[in-house]
Amino acid sequence: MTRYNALKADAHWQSVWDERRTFAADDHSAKPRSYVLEMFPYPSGRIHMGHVRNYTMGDVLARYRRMIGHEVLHPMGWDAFGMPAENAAMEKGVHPGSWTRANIATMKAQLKRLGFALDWTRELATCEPDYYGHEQALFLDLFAAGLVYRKESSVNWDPVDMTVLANEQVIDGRGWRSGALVEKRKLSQWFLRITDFADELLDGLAELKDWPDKVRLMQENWIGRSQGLQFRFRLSDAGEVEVFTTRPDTIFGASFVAVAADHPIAQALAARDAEVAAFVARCKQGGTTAAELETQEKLGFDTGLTAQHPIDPAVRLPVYIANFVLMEYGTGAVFGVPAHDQRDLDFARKYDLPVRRVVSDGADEDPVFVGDEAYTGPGALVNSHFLDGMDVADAKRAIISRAEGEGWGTGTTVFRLRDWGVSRQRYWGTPIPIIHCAACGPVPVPNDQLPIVLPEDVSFAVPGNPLDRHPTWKHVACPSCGVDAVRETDTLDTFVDSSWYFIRFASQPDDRPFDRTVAEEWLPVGQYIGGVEHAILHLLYARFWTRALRHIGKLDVAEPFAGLFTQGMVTHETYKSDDGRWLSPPEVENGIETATGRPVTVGRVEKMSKSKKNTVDPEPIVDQYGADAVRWFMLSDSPPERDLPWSEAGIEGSWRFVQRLWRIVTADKAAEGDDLALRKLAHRTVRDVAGDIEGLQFNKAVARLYTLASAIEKAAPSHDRHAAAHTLLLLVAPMVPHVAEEAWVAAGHDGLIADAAWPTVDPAMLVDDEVTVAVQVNGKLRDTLTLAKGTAREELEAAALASDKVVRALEGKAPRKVIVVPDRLVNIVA
RNA sequence: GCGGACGUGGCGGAAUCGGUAGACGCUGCCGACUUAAAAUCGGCUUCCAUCGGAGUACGGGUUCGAGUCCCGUCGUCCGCACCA
Repeated sequence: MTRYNALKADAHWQSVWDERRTFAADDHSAKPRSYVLEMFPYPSGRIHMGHVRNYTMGDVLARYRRMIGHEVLHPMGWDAFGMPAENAAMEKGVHPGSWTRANIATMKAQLKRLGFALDWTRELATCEPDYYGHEQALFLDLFAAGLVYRKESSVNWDPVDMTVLANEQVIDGRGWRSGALVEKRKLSQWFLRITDFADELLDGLAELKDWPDKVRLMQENWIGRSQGLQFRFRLSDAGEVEVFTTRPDTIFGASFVAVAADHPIAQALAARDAEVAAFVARCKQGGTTAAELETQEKLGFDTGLTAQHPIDPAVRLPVYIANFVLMEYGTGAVFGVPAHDQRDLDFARKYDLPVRRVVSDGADEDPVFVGDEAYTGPGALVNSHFLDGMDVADAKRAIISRAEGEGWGTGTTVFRLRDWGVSRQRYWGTPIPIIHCAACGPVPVPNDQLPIVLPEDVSFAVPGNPLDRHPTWKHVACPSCGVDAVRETDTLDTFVDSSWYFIRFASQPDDRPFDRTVAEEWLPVGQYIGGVEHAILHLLYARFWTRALRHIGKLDVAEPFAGLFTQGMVTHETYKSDDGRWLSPPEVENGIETATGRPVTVGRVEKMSKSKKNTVDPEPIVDQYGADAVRWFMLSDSPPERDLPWSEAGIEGSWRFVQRLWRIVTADKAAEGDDLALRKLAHRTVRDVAGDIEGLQFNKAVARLYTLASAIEKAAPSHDRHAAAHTLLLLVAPMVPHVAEEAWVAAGHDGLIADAAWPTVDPAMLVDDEVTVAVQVNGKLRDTLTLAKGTAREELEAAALASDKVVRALEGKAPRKVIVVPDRLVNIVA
């Protein structure tokens, strides 16, 4: 028996699949369609284990779907714009484009070595003009439809690097690279009107049945719809202040009005009064981290202004500037009802404001509210004029209709979701196709001038945006009036690139972003697989972009991803030397640091990360064990949504199984005779593994395949054994495709196993004629009986009572009651 | 603080409907083959123990029967966060 040579077989079959274009999807196929997609990678340099796990899962599903006769679209590409390329440019002096393209070449070769069934004919990279040019066209379509606008917005500005920083690049208020104190700067930036779609994005979640509940909930909270009343208070200085509340029913319990420190009213007062200015400045101090906010004291500053109650003009509420009111949410101003809101109560107690009960818990109707715990539960309105006696919901409706009738307020829905700011003051991104003209304002670049290509001759040696500094690139004539004008030098957020790549995969004509008819044949993506870290932003933006395209009549698809699966991470033990250095796995052997011979502290199993040195590079592992062993390991043991702990022993176990498969299938010979039990097991396994793969429960499929493999090994030669070995080979083919192809040939088959059909199940083989029945006495298992399936209740009961073990357990007591579940169990209660 | 998920052997985990807990894999141990080793094959591997008993984080409950359902407690992880 020859040992299976994985490396040789890997290379051979990969080139065969390539040459035959086995996995290229046919747009004109009459077969049922399956669009299987994993989140495309950022070309950071090398493939990591997380990629391997992600793409292996999608690959098994894609290959399985092909075997059951689907036309499968399973493409791959590169999310190739982004800051790491610019960082590399600054650190190593390489051009971001060269760096990115070299990484793509490396990673593509690495992916190929894993034998993924990908349609490489549709490969795309977002950093190439033949992708981002079409993105510019789509951006202009949205612009024409009024879904793009420009407004002032503040950014984190690094005054040394002269660059805008993302929030995660600001560490303790300083730029991560320069260490300079970061300033807030107002810049005019482009926004997409995602908030116009807030309602449909929220309501659409309900239809996404094949999404994890967790992700739907996260998006729901992120969109954050609140319904309430927006209304105006008249101020004592003749001005007005507009507030939003979700509890308009409690309006008669109001005892103060509070505005944010950057609210226009506060700003106006601060401009005149140094004391106010000092307070406003104080509000802006302090961090915005969770812990800081939680412990931060509620501070208020009494402006001396008063607000007139909209219904009872005799009531005048003091107006405070308060540090807990956010300008970004609602109207930047609130009214405080201390009896029924905890934060308002804390504030009222601190500044000695009245606390008036307006909702009764049923026990207490006294207008004077005592205690330090606000009542937020249900009840009847009290001390509230015409609202008295109503429940909370009725009172809300009554007050909103009165406000609308009298013209001082309106029922409103407020969202937490903000419009999507897409401007980035960066080089390595999609240029925003707009020209700024002094006379005409912002003018879209005419479609026939697209793509607006990034200039290649840029330098990162000097700080600032290279596009802005470039001597000629931005200077152009206004397309509208012809006078000298300048290009927009901001580029698009890379989340825009990933908001439509799945559409471009489905259809990629040269002259437009996609062909509507072809794209609609494939979309939506049937199964999308990726990390949970994209649960909100990427998935929400892609949903928005798709709906926006539908809105402007470009594509009739509401939701881009019908099914979503978020896979767990690949983890590894961590190791520390006795002097506290992190050690990488190869530096450690049997708990000893090989270099020093000293013992090592084994830490917790954690996500693979460079900082903790617990990463395992897939490439040498593939070199050593072959692609199939790595793929098999990725599917084994851990449920795919949970973390997978990488282990040396585990990969060796997988390698052994690949070898064992090879032996089982190649040593198997045609023979005579039946083995009904094995035949039944094989059919059951076909059915169950199919279900497991469809449900992405690969760990269960793996366990079943081990069981079938062991049963075949133990069985005596027979016709059924021969058939079972053949079945086993087909079942493992989506998971370990290289050894499967090799064994397919060795068994004398023509063609590729990749093109073979999934085995059919004979329903007759799924029924058992014998069953094992559990026999319990008082709920405790005492015996098991093997009986014909469908044995009558009376017979079951009699057989159970006749069991020696039951008789012993009864200790002479008479059964009081006997529960019989046919074909399952008998429970004797004594 | 709010919201959510989870808690099963030495480890990863299985048990789809309330019906035989621990499938399958890893580790470990014993044995076969071998001059020897590797590879491979066979057996054992929840705990305590003599019969037998206990056991799915802990404490209660419902039920003939609970890993699974309900209530409470503890713990771990994730998301959001002064949201009006």
